[in-house]
Parts: sequence; C-alpha cells; structure tokens
Amino acid sequence: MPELPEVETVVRTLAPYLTGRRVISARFTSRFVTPGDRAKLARQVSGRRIESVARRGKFIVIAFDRGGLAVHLGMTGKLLVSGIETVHTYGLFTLDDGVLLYDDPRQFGRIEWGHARVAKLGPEPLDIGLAEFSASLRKRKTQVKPLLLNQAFLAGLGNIYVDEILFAAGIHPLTPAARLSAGRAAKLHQAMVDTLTLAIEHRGSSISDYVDADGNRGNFQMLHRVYGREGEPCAACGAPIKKVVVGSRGTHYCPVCQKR
DNA sequence: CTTAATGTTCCCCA
DNA sequence: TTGGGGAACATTAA
Repeated sequence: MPELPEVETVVRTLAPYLTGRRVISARFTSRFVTPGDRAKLARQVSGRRIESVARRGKFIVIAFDRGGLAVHLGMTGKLLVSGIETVHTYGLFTLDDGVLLYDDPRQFGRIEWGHARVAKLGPEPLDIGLAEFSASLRKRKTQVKPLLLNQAFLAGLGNIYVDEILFAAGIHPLTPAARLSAGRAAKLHQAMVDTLTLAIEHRGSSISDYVDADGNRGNFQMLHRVYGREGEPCAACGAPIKKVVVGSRGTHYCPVCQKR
C-alpha cells in the first residue's frame, strides 16, 4: 500500500495531531513489526515529547526530544489517529491528548528505535536533480524497473509508481538503465516528478488497504494508466495493456508505447 | 483450493 | 562485486 505519495499523505495528516504531543505509554504486540525487546521499546518511547513527523523514502520518521522512531508501513500497515483497535493492532501509543494506533494485518511493517535503515536510503525522487539522476542511471547495467525499486538507489518508489512512471516516460521496464539516452533519462526524470506530484495531490492510491492517518482513502488509483489495468486499452494508443512478471513483481506496460 | 497483493531481505547461482 | 531469480515472511480476498 504505501509508497512515497501514500507515506507523504500519512505524514501530512499525522503531523498536526502528533507534533508537540507527549507519549504517556506504549504497547507493542508483534514479534514481526517490533523485533527484539518490545517492552524496552515501549520504555524508550514513553515520556518522550514528539518534536516532528517527517517522511524519508517510505519511512515515517518521528523525532522525540530524545531519540526517534522509524516506522515503515510494509504492505498493509496503517498509522491511525482516529481508529479503534482490531485484532491486527500491534502498536498502541497513548498520548497526552488522544491515541495513535499501528494496524498491520500482514505484519510486514516495522517500528524501530533509531534511524539505521533510514540512513541507507538513496536520494529522494522529488529532490534529485536531472544531472545526478542521469549520471547514476548511466552507471547501472541492470534493468530499469528493478533499479527504480531499489531503495538504496532512489528512496520511495514502489511497484505502482514505477509502472506508472515508466508508462508516462514511454520506457520499457526491462530496458537496461545504462542504455537510456540522455533524452530518455530526462523524460524519465520528468515523468517521475510529475507522477509523484500528481499522486500526492490526489492523496495517494487506495488499491485495497491504504488509508491516511484519519482513515481516508486516496484517489490516485482512478488515474492509474497501467497498474491493475491488464487487458484494458492503453489511454494513449488503445493497445491492450500487458502484464508480465519482473523480479517476481507484477509489471504492467503498454507494448506499443513502451518498446524495448 | 489456488493465486496474487502497495515491501524488504536473504539465499543461490552465473 | 554485480546482477538475476526465487523464496520467505503473514494475512486476506478474489
């Protein structure tokens, strides 16, 4: 569920509620979401004042007056400021005003003390300039789709947005990154900025699970042009959208607009 | 019953 | 060291 536009929307809805709040107590109940000593994590968080809530890649970074948390929503994670506990609520923060719930049926998400994983992320797609982006593409022989999914290369893109961006740029997902011309690299950069910006404006994509911190769904799924549209006519040329498997991820593209 | 799902990591092989 | 492919993690919905 959560790629850059979804996590950005969660952060924007979360920050006004959390900034300045104090954590009274916390409880964690999943050995997957919170590996290691869960009671210790609850003690570390308790009593802390929340200074800021920010996004880095797909991580939600919560900074306290001392230390901080990195939250990754995995596939089905939700951070909710207005919600009720379910069987899949694996984190509960009691605040001086309200509660914050972490809900995650598949438990692929993580709540971790510190920023160890955040430090390993590549640049932000909305910050990297064209020159640096083109230069880094040129160094990589791998296929462009798996490369864009690599969080150490760029932080925040996932399966939906890579497919949408490659369609907008007219680039086949299996094209070797190093073989993209300067013109096509520029087109890819522009498609990345445009697609992510528009998706944030539409508050992200709600395919099945995703909701923001208030429990509201996003709308960008209405504007998907290839993701989840196998067999439907291409918006640009009318050819049926194809779906193949690349690196064990479903990959959607137009065989006419995105030639190898 | 089988398959696939917005993600990441690890293992095996070339 | 790089790159490709697949499995694993846990759950649910189609």
